[in-house]
Amino acid sequence: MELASKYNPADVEGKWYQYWMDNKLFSSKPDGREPYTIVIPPPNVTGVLHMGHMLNNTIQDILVRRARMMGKNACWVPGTDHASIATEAKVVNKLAQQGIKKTDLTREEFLKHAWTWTEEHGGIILKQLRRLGASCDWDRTAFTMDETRSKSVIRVFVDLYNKGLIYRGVRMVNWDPKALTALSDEEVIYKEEHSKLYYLRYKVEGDAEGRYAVVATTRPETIMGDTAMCINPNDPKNQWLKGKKVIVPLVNRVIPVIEDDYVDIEFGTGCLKVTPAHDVNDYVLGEKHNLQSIDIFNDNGTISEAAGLYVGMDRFAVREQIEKDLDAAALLEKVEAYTNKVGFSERTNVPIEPKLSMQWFLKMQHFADMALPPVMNDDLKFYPPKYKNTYRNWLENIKDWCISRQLWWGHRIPAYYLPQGGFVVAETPEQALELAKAKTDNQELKVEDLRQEEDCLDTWFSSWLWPISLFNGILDPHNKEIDYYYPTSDLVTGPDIIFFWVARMIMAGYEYMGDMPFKNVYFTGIVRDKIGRKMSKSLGNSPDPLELIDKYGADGVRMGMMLAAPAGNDILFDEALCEQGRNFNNKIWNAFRLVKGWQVAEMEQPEYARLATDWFEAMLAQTAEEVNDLFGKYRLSEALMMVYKLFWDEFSSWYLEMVKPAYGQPIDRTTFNKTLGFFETLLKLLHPFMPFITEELWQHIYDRKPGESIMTQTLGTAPAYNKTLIDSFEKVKEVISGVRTIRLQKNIAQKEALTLESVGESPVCAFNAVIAKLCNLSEIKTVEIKSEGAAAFMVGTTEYAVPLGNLINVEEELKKLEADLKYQEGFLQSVLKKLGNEKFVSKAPANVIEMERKKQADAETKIAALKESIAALKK
RNA sequence: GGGCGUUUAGCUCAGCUGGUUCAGAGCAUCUGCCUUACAAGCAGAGGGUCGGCGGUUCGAAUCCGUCAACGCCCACCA
Repeated sequence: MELASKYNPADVEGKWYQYWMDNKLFSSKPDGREPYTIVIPPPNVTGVLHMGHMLNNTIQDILVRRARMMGKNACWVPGTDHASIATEAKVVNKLAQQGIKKTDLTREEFLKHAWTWTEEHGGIILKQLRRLGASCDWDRTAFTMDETRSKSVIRVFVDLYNKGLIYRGVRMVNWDPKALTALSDEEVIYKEEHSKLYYLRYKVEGDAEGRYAVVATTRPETIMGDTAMCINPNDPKNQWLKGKKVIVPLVNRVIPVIEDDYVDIEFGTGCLKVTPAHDVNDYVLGEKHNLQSIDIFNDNGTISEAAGLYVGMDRFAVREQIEKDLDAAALLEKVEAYTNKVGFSERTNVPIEPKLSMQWFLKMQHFADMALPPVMNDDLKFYPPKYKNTYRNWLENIKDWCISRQLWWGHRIPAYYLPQGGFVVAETPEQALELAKAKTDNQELKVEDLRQEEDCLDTWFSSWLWPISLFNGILDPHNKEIDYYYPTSDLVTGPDIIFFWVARMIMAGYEYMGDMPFKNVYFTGIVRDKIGRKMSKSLGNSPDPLELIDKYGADGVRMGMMLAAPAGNDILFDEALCEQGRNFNNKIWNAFRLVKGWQVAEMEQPEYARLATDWFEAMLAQTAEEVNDLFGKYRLSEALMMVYKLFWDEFSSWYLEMVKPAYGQPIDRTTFNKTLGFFETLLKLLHPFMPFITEELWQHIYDRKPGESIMTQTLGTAPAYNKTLIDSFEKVKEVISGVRTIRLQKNIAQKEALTLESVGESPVCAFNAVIAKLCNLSEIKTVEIKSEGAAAFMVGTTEYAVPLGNLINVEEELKKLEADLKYQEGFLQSVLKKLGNEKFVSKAPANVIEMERKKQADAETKIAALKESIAALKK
């Protein structure tokens, strides 16, 4: 077989993915093996693969493939999320382009459009994941709005309602004026804004002197909703306002002055305008002081009829206009620059509006109480653990969850209103009717008389069931699948959804399964560009993952991501890392070309090859053990680097060079077979990181049966190995490097054979065969005194020399030796000083002192040797 | 305002219970090489007073205090 000198991923990746699929190698069914389960964080059904997904899914695939090779029954369940707000917004936009307004459609018509859109774009992202090599069990692909998942959501809602944990009520909620829905607190992102602080004059009613109170506000457009002014009763400067009434500027409504310690005396003028309908704190004050509430906004953020002024204008246009009007009416005292925090909608990025409305809530304290302990005591582990703090902080300050959304795309709340008021909650209209009949004592009621709630549920109200609902554990508890796969093993996700998703899954897990949903959570970082900026469409700094795969191969890109991805740290992505990955692919490819090109002969194994194979066997075992350890700690980047160095440095640069036969010569069968074995083990170690190239080469090493794959091979535990051998070889390498350096410095070609002398017996003389081969030495001998005109170097305390005859530059050599001598003498001084310190000798542990003594002896030996060499040169 | 984290080579990061596996890795850089697997390569080399200051200790990148810079999370000061 002829192999090109460069590896071309495009030739093999598609082929092997198809092969894996055709042979159902990703498929998992419950059996006697230990399960290893991951549920995918479901991407938005209409989304497109971005770098964040690449990182996240690469990690999951590595973990899944690794677990599979460790003999576990690995099951990675894929799926998509209906992403209520995001998808509805996309559909609304698309319809708008066709000139269709959502308000002109019925709910059913709109949903038809939404489903069409979902079917067209849905699942694109899952197809893209296949390019990456994701080994998901595709037969299990789920959708948060498919039948099983939808029924699960509804059943849970009804159950929680019946348990008294869900309630409906009028509350101040976060209103998104663009998406036209309420949001949960978690969906509001506070950003610092440079705004203005307006000082408004509120004239005091009936004041003969025409005095006025000044109120500082950032939102002058809300004065139409003012129903009181509030001062702190202990504020000396505002005592005169007690019991007075003031007149709202422009509006000319008379409102009372109320007193409450909530008001900060130090802030502004100490006077606060109270707008109960449009501010959370004002709402509380309003409740307390029994104030009227005037809602001056329409749902879309324009001014409502109730305001009386500026009706129909947008809230921000009014802010500008009212500033002018107040100024013109001499009611604006001054305007200051001011920085404050403004809440924005996570999805639509418009400023949210606090709004009083009727919504559905889930009581959270009960869930928080269950979800906190297992994480804090590490039954359920977070990697990195610093997120435990974040988690605890949220749970300890938990607030009720607003779960209703004024959207159509989602799970419709199964509450049914009765004609005469009140409602019932049931899984189906039929069951609702039964309840309604019982509740009203009216047997004449019909299904058509019931009106189902228009609102649907927050997307996360379905996501939080994901690890359970994927195995149908809600509708069919204790079925074979859920009992086998639950709790799942690892969750891989971003810390940005720790509250939205991770915490709530833990809650649902304990509520419905009585157990944690996963044993470990691996938090990835955010993918940034190489100068640390977040990747975003507007910056144009986000590469297209599929183009990257085209360019570097999936294995190259996977490796590029992993080289830069320590757990929890943000990753600074640089295409150069993919290049490094691609280069590594090529390295593996070429090593394979070399090995496969060898002619095998029945001959005795040479000494050097025997030494090399023994050493590499130990090396392989040692690395496998270390990699196991790193996987246990989820230090995947380090595990990859470990294998990378093993393959490139130890295997390619050292081992292959050691056993490589001379040009045109055959290799002995023993060495050849061992080398193939090593290669196969290396491929297995690499496979979780780079699935495609490893499969391609694994298939070529030996003849394989149809359907066989490296994917399902076992790695097993690392065998015992000879550590002393590895240590000795490190010295051997140093000797070889020493000779190479001399060749380089003296410009001696590799072809020219040299002699090596060791002054005294070399501690690694057992490996002379290897040294001789790699350095092209005609002889290695032990001498008492090295030859005249030899270039020398030291390894440990042994001196080695290469006789060069007249090639040596005495002056240069002396300079080098003297510099070395100076260093060694300085070093010896510092050691002696330490040993001369009585406190050190009396307090330091014996082994530390022993080490210092050894250092002293070694340094003295070296100094003696150096002095001798110098003396010899000076002769 | 509260909490958490980070700061080690030009870049990205390891460095556990203080002590030759303590100053490391990869990449980048520099110098030689088109040596018959690989120039997407081979062989070598240089580079850091471990953010600042103080303390504990025989001994500190590592423990304590403090300051600084950066980052993240949470919080209703208009």
